[in-house]
Amino acid sequence: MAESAKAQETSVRILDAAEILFVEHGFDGTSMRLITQSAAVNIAAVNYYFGSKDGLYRAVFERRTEPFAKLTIANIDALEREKTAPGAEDIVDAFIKSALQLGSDPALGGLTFVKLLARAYVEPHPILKESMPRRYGEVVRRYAAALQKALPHLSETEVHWRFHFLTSAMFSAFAGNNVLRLFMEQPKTNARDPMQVSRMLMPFLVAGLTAPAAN
Amino acid sequence: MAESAKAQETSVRILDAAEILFVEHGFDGTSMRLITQSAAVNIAAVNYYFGSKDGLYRAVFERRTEPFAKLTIANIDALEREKTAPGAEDIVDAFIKSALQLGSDPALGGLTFVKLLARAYVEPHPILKESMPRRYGEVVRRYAAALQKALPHLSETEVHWRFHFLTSAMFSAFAGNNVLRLFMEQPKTNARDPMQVSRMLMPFLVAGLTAPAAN
DNA sequence: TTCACATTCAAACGTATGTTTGAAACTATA
DNA sequence: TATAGTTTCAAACATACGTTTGAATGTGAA
Repeated sequence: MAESAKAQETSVRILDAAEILFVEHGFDGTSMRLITQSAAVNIAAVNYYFGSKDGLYRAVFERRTEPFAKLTIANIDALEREKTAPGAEDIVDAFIKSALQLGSDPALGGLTFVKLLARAYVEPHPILKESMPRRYGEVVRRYAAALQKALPHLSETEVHWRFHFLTSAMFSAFAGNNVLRLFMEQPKTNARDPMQVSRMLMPFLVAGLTAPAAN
Repeated sequence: MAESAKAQETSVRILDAAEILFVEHGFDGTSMRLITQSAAVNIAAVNYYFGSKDGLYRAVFERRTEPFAKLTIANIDALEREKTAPGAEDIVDAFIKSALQLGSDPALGGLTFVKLLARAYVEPHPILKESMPRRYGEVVRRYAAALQKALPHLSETEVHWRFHFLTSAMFSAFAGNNVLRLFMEQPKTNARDPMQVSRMLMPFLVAGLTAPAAN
């Protein structure tokens, strides 16, 4: 057992560097040498602390996963404590607020982790297929259940679909993976301020959720 | 000049195999050997026909880009020919119809190309940064302009944001990159039928677009 | 059939990858 | 200061990567 300050510093530097590089270049596009150079540590340090590149990937997520889950659950808890029958707007607000808190707090991972999550949707790694649902399953269930109560005119299936749309739009917007940037030279939506993003998001998502059922 | 049937067959087999593999494993995660084995061609064939792996990536997109752009433009043209003042619902319908046509027509790339586009949002390759906006800029401008007319109560910026949300949700849904799948063991939204997806999408997107302005 | 060209192929190219090694340097306890 | 355990380091490991080569094969026109 060491846990010396210096040892922690090394493994944390690796995690910080890897988190950023995985966002920028993806898992396969990020080499061990790039990570260790960026973190200013010897290349063997990754295997020493995390066993393998896969192990590092897992560790990068595990560091952020629990705090973010706790945050979102705390927000829905607080909402349901304050209001007996929260509406769709309240629930969206609690959900967006969670992402906003995460994005603005570097201690939780900040925007980097939001982007990493957004990338993980599309670029799945076997390592995440089991660990993420285990921890975030509860989060989804809680918000989906609250939405179902607030939107009794919708079937369970339709509520899940709308929650899916909501999550896609929200993470994509916060992560700055501007879909339009791929299609336009100078998109008008390049504001990076998360508060501005959430201000634009709210009316869109609330209206979308509360819309009449399909058909 | 050869353009023999066999030569075409080889380069097309490579394109078909690469398109699928790039969706599954991304650009960096897909090796030349995997592509050529999957296409049942010699490994040197990729460099012979496309110059390099980058050249192949470009070719995979170039084959699909133009037909899809033509399709979406044709749909907005038809709409504006039929209706003098199309509403948000009409415009969303035309946009979704384009993705639906693309997704259901293997000759246009089918769902595979939809997924490839969805992946390209998050995993940008320098090669796409210039070619995509050049061809899709017009598409975005046309739909954004039509939406602006239909939603005069919204600022230009807000229209662009909402179009961005719309596009994120739509592509994510069609591509089947189920965000909730990363978070739940058995999401209730695993229907893969694009028609069913668009039925769920429509009311959500139309309501979101027509919502009152922020603040 | 001949010939010029297009296409295929097995093999090798140099480089980059993730990982391992074993010794050196450091740290904390006695 | 001596010693045991932790951490760092340069170097090398085997393997995989994208690419190139040069000969073999196939193809269509003269």
